[in-house]
Amino acid sequence: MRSHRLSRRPVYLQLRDALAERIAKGQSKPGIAIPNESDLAREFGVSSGTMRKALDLLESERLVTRRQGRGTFVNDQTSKELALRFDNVRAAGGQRIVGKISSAEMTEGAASQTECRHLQLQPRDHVYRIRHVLLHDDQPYMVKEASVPAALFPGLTEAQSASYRIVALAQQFGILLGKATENVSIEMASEAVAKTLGIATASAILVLDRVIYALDERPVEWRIGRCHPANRYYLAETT
Amino acid sequence: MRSHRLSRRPVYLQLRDALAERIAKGQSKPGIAIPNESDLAREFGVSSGTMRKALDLLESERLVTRRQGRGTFVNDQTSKELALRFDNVRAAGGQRIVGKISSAEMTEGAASQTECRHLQLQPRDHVYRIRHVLLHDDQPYMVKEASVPAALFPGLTEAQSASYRIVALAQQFGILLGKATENVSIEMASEAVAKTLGIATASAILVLDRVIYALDERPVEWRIGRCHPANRYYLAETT
DNA sequence: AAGTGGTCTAGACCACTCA
DNA sequence: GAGTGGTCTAGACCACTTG
Repeated sequence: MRSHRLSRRPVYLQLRDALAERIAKGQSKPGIAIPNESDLAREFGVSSGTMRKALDLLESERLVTRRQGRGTFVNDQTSKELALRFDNVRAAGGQRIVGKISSAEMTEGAASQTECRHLQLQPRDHVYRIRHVLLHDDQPYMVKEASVPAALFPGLTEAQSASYRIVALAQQFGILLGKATENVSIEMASEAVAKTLGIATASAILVLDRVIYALDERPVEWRIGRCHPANRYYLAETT
Repeated sequence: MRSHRLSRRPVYLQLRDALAERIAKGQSKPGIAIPNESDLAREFGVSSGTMRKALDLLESERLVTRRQGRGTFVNDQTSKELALRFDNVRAAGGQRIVGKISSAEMTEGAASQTECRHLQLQPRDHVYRIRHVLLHDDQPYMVKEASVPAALFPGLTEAQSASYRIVALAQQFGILLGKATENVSIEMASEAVAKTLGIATASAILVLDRVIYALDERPVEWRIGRCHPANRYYLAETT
């Protein structure tokens, strides 16, 4: 069984894929323990050392959490800890800013040239676009325009997008999120943005241009956030 | 032997420490291969699996590179690839900016309050301060003020600091660098900074406030870079 | 062909959690 | 005390690089 060396992909990577697929498909549910190492090893016909290597990989990818004496649990990607992982703007005190959505609108359309570039799409592919204004302490602090490939979120509805949180949507649609790259630059606020943020036109604002990728490297979301920088900063970690 | 379970620290971590110390002390030199897995395992009296775990750790910490069929080599931390790892400002085209030093001055003194906070020092501890202007395409692009704990760089000379590169100094003084955190914010250029960068006073500039830590979590360098943002952006990666 | 790291096995024992 | 993950062993065999 198990492809008898026909595929050269190491067994522990195949095991990772199989377990990741269970999680993506919702067969293993957030917060619930999966079978222990030796049971899984027996189920897949491998040694426990190999299964452990696969589970370690899953943990490094934030899909599961292992706790000695307890078990291995599927992570809830919408938990505070994991959901805010891509939001790196901090208030002056250092605490993360959690923006509340004050308005949202969704449209669908063919991908623009920049969307094709950022999301690795063809011009004929469709995207959903969500535009948001985020509040912090009841003040508008970010104007956000996000695009996602329509193919990844089939049947995404206006209702879902109104409370748009990419981590929640990804979990719902069985997409496992990996890393993100973010370009931080300075821009002069356009009239429209300045008005929304309640600042003077041509004020310097922070522009956060981000692409989130799935674990399999497919781009999942491109968003540009325009953010009034007063008492705020972007926190990056280089490892 | 080897502390007979008196210490609870797992063996593979102790092995990592021992090998890391050899590298820090210069007993294992950059570019040179270290003994193979089974020789090392024999030398330390452990199984090869345990030694492999230690070597994998060293590789994840960027201290060595392993290549199948070749061997395990100590990394040169001043190589282009590793040295620029903490420099995240990019030109509009996406390429890394390598700044040339146009002027440098070094002073020594007791740590200020902010230096104590960033570098986890006591008020009586000393720091070396290096002030730089960096050029890109022969234009001044960053004013940089760096502070390092004097205790980590005993006898640092003016001559060494003139070509200040933290990765080179760290390797020279046996300090293994780990991660860095960087705060990116917007500031209005002071008169002095504006003059140096050749821009108008009160122009919006990027402020890059960064602390680099050693692998053992000790802060090694705090620096503030003030950078004219025209055609430049900060690139962050979130994993 | 010899030598290296990479994968995999089939266990043993330890440390931790919880009923 | 039963069950979990964490550490460790002593190998075997595979894949890759180099003389």
